[in-house]
Amino acid sequence: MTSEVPRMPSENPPPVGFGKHDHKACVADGLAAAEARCAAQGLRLTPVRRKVLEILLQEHRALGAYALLDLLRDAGFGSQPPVAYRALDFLAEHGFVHKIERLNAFVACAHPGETHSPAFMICRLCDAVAEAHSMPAKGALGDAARAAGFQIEKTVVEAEGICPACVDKADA
Amino acid sequence: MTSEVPRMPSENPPPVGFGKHDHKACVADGLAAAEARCAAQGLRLTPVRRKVLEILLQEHRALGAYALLDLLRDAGFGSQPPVAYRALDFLAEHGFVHKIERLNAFVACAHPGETHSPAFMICRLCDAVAEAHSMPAKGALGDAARAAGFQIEKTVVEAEGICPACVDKADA
DNA sequence: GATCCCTCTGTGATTTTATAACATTTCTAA
DNA sequence: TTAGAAATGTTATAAAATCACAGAGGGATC
Repeated sequence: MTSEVPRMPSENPPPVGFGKHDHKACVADGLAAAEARCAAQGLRLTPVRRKVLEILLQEHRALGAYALLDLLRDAGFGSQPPVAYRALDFLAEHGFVHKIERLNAFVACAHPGETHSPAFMICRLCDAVAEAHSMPAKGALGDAARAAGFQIEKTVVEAEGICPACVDKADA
Repeated sequence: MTSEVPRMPSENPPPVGFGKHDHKACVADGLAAAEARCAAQGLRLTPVRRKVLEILLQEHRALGAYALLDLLRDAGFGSQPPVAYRALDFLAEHGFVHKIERLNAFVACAHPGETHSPAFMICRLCDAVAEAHSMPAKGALGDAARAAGFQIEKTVVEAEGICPACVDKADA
């Protein structure tokens, strides 16, 4: 079976990236940045990959691979798990999307183009996700790694808590 | 079916927490700390829970719930997933073990007793895991959270890279 | 010390997430 | 234009986690 609620774009949980933004622009910018970089680096932004990125940019929230798959099927692409996972692997490998380990879900990168170590804030009430930067090598972790002789290649930094909107709701 | 290789204690992948330590003491200390704190706080360190903690202390590496389950069965406990997950939930809730999100696996806490925000270094070659401290509220993430009005409750900080032992092997 | 209630445990079934394996197509470069 | 590599489609399966419900145990209270 596939998931029950194919989920219309932006229907259910709340938007992502606390705070307003020009959503149309962020979809267009994200796609443009990906296209530019793929062209520059000889990467192949194939139709499935492009569609997956577009969906994640459009939805603007963390989406599980199977929810994504439903949307892919609606768009006429293959609907078996590897279709989604392979596209996500490609996009994640090149930094166009990030995996939120805590949620087993994926979000479009909010800072396309820049090389960065992302950090995420995840609302435990509404599942909204916002991307920030982290500087893993700077703090206590970096010190510990240097002291131990551990070579950091990649970091996962995810904060769980309550987003501004839900804080406000709770106060009301 | 259950997993194929029941895995004898400390057989397969390498030890954890880069560097030497008095392993017998760390098992005893971990259990003692847990018992003390459960007594102090009126928590019930039941046989299953105690066994799970003991196994994780003994193994001294990140163990998946199903690997743990095999060891639990060997020890005469129930062998259905909820048995392991419930014990792990209890232990994690009270800080006696930590979940490594990146690996979908669990490790005994290396700093029992202290309240802390753990950070982990995970070797991608040998899966060894070491626990350090992080100070999530201090760095870039804390700044971003304050700026956004996000209330951090818990953080996941996991660095993937190469541990000292594997670096040495690679140099050889 | 019987009873109630709440927590914990055991078990079967199911859901959710992810990967393996392999045939086929598509792209690219020689 | 053709060989090789990369990407896709599909079937099947593995791995991780949860649901639901029945029963057992442990403390409080009367």
